[in-house]
Amino acid sequence: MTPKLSQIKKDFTESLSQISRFWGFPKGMGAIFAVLYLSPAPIPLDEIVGLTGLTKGAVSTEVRTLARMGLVHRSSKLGDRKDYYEAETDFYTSIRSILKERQNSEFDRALRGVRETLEKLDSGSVSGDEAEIKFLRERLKALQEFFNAIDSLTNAVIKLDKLGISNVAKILNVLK
Amino acid sequence: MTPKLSQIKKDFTESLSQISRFWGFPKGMGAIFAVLYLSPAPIPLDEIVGLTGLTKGAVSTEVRTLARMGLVHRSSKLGDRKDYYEAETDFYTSIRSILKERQNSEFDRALRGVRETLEKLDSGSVSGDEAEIKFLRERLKALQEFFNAIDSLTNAVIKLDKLGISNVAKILNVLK
DNA sequence: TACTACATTTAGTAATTACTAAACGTAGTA
DNA sequence: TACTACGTTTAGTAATTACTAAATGTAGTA
Repeated sequence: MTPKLSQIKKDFTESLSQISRFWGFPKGMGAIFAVLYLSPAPIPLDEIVGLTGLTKGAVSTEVRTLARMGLVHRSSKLGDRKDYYEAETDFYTSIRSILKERQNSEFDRALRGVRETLEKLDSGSVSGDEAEIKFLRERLKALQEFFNAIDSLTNAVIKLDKLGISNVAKILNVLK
Repeated sequence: MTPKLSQIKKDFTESLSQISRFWGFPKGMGAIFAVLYLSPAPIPLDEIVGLTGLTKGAVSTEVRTLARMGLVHRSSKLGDRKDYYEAETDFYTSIRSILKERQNSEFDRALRGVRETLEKLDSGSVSGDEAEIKFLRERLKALQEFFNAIDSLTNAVIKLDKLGISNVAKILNVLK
């Protein structure tokens, strides 16, 4: 039995929805990206609505966050008031912008929290058992070093392109 | 005004809870890890309950997933039926096991979905417009290559240790 | 064997997040 | 100016996820 193209597309959209959810994004976001990715030409919002089954409101908001992440691009045609959307096809570009996006988020706020805690301990202004303070200082310091390592790794990855990523795996294997 | 140690600990726990949520884990998990990380000795489940304000049931299940991820370790003392928990302090070890954990998850299932879709297209068994099939094949292929790159990158990182991670950032900068 | 001190499971609730429907805003056209 | 064709916002609902309370299971001790 030969499967229909439309079924193939639906399967793919389903897969991307799951992947989206797995990474903590709404599954609708994955679906929207999928239909855009499978479209040879930019399509207007209403068509996304038709293809995904979501409402205009949902598509409107999620397509915006996709655009902010650099995963889709919005464009418009002269003499046509519709907005048209298309998927970014260079994933290495996308990854970079997603990482950037994440860097100035709640995550960073939390990291600053840890840093500030450590500063308080280091400043000696904290009252309490000396041995315990020493212990806490060591633990927090270790955690902070780890965060810093991740941070510089992230920054390095942000600068990578396709060639870079595929080489890194090889290099890491050599390192080991 | 000199802050109290207990306040410092609460702040830290709060920060880790947020970080936990940011990465798609329950905030309770972050809190549990935090109190274990700040404890100089392994502590029993009931004490975690007291320090986090969660119930026994919640701590029981979340501590188990933390253990599966390798972020905490369970131990028991002879002649004592309590289980004791302590935090893994080598984060590089933890990262490895988290990545491993994620590799055989829903995510992988979804990736297989994409692969299978592509195989169907390649096998020529799909009926539909030839030009469109060709287009879809190209797009899916590009996506799959990307996934493969990420996959081998992940595998490489799994093999890394502390030294490795801190070097990688430097190396990546040279690459660029 | 029954009791005690613990951990786990389960069934239900609270909180959060994704989404819908519909009102609203706006830019272009007549 | 009013109308039309679109996008956005908002207020509420559905679905999901995190959590609680309490029943159940279990290993060790008397």
